[in-house]
Amino acid sequence: MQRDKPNRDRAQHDRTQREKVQEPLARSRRPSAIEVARLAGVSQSAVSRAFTPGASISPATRAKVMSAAEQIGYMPNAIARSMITRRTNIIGVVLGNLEYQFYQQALRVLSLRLQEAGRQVLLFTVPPGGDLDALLPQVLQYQVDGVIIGAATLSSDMAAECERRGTPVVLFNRTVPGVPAHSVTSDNYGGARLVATLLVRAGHRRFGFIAGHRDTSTGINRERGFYEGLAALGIDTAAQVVRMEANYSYEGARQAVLSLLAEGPRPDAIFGANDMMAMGAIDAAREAGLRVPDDLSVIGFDDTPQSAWTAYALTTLRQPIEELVEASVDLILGLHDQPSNRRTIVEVPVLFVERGSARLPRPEEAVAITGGQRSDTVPEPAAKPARKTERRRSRGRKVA
Amino acid sequence: MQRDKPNRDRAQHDRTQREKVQEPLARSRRPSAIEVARLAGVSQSAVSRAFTPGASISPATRAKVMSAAEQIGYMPNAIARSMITRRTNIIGVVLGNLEYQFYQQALRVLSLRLQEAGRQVLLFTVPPGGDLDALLPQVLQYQVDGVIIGAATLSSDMAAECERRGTPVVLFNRTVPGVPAHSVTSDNYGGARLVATLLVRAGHRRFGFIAGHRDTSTGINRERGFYEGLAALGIDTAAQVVRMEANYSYEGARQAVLSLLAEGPRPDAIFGANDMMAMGAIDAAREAGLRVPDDLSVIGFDDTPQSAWTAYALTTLRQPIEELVEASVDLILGLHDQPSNRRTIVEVPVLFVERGSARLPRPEEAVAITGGQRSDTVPEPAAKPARKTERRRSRGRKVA
DNA sequence: ATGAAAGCGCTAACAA
DNA sequence: TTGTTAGCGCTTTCAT
Repeated sequence: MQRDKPNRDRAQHDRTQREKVQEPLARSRRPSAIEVARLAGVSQSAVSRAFTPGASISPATRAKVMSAAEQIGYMPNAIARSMITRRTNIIGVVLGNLEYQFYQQALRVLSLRLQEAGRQVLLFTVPPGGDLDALLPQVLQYQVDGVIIGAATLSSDMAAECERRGTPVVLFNRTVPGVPAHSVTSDNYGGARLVATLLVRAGHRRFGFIAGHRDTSTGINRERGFYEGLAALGIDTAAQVVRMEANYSYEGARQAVLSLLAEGPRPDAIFGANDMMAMGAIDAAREAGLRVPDDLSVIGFDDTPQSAWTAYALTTLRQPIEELVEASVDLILGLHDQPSNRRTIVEVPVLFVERGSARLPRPEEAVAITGGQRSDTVPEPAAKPARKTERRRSRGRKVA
Repeated sequence: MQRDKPNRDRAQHDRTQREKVQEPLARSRRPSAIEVARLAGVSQSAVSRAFTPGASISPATRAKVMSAAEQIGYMPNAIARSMITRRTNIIGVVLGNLEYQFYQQALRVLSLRLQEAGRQVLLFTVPPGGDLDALLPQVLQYQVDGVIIGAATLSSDMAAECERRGTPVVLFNRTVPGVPAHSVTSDNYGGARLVATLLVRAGHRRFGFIAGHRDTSTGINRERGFYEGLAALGIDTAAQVVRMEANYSYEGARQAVLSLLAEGPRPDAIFGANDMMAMGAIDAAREAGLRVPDDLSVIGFDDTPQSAWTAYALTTLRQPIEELVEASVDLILGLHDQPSNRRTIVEVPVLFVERGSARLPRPEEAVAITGGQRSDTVPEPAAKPARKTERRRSRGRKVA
């Protein structure tokens, strides 16, 4: 392309190359406001005003502009606009774990809600084994108006960097102590503790707990809640609880429970730190010839769509995705009434969903245990065939 | 804000509002290249060059710039850069149906691959009952370098509009006749036809087919493939096939099959247009007291993670998500070797995954049916406990 | 190898 | 209400 050849040769050359080389996606110029202005016989700022909702412009002028715009297919350039308004209307969403149902659902709702609020989602995925801190500069380069992070731990350095640049950060479904960022979680501790209480009251005495990772705040709190709930009712957790770890996966949990059942004296209840692991536990139990819940109670956490399927009818704690998302969006858009320099922590209660996979105390008794809070007004997600007799909310709180 | 008040009042008013009203997220100015230049004692263009890989700049200058940049936390503004380079490196990804496993997985892989290619994903979700054509102008305003569409039907008007603006479009997992856009699908027709062949050869004579929507190219081709495959082997599809429709949902399929089994003479095989519906069929069959596959064979389409779970062990056709995504990304980045003004259609073969939910012909016979193509070299997805004895590829083709 | 200058397409402040 | 003007932060000629 550098050489100066006769014109005919050059043309020939270009046409040949075009077939193979990756080129800057040859684009026919997009019309600009100036061209519209010329065609409509107005100034370029008039064009800008025509496309700005509250702007001071006469209907006549706006009409002229709009018709000219339509004629040549003009559409304002959101990128150029953002340069001067200093808002891109883009929210960065950073997720790892996109293979987990919970985050997939969360992303779906997040995208919907942010779009409703007139914002766009710039999606980043932390690759397996990848580093969040390495990704964040990329998202900042795109001048996002805020970042919602639902991925592995954020270093406080990186959070401080965002802070300094004035980009608000919301941690979704996790808390990181000492990091200057807002945070939205569900009441993992309270929910898990409720499970412990209900299981003990129903007469279970030997427990299995399937942990995910040790290093997620979510997992840690569920584990603490469960163990502390058991201990509070006199269970010797060292002797009566077997801890397994399964990386939040169905297959890991299935294998773990399979060997647990093959070995020692079997537990009469298993609590999985998420639904996928609980379902793995159910399948393992059945493969081992046990009936659920007659021989073994199984409870999960999340309430993914599959847990309602009749093959499992999983009793579980529902993470209120809609509420988590709503809180996150409000926070990131600055719609909260906290002074913006304060760190806000929102904790949303979870909902106990009783289906068929666990023996539980009689309803009256259970209600007494949980303080009598019932919430039958909470709407059910669409498809939910399994019987479901009772729901209770964990306490859930909202801290400033 | 329109009224002209004395200055003091205005100021007062503004300060009060700031606490409650959504405001432009007060941001401490982000450092610009000019500031770096001043600090480093070089010109602003030098700063630009320092951050441009192949640029002509001395190591000494670059070092000075870098250290100054680090000092004040400078990071190039990708938005501003894109104004002049005319590439945002952003790919718009438009999806509906984000409640379906298949699209969730697809999005996960898409995001990963595009990031690897140095691109960002701007995600758009078509809201339930929403309109794709209404969404597309939004994505174009952000000057995306290309759009990958895995949502409802695209009007040819809208596609032409993209074409005119020089924004390449790839239809993901769908084809729309007469629309000037690239398209990537799996061999839905061939896969479904293979299912029909195998079921008939194994002796099944009464069939159920669970369709999703009537208006997706994917669904249409699966239905055509299945019916034509049956007809080709002498099945009277009018008399021996019951068609149900379940909107691709577990619960819809479960209900449909439940009433099917309650009513007439029962089928001996059911083919679901996706896995979720097939799993709904399995649960319905079991609720009705039937054994799968002894009393009823069930086959699905997609190979979602759940189909490997032992409770279902679903025999199904795997959509090769990785390949679909790879083809889409290549196309959208212009890495294909077709002339860019030609419409490219890629069709990827699907893989028959035999688990335990269907009675099938003996392997030798089956191989004969499918032309003997085996592909045991194809890697398995991570967790796949269920037995699985045989795999065959649909024919799959690649058309220019 | 470097700096000066000209914009990319737009909004916002200012005059008229 | 309208047009004129000055940038937003950057890349890219064009001189030097």
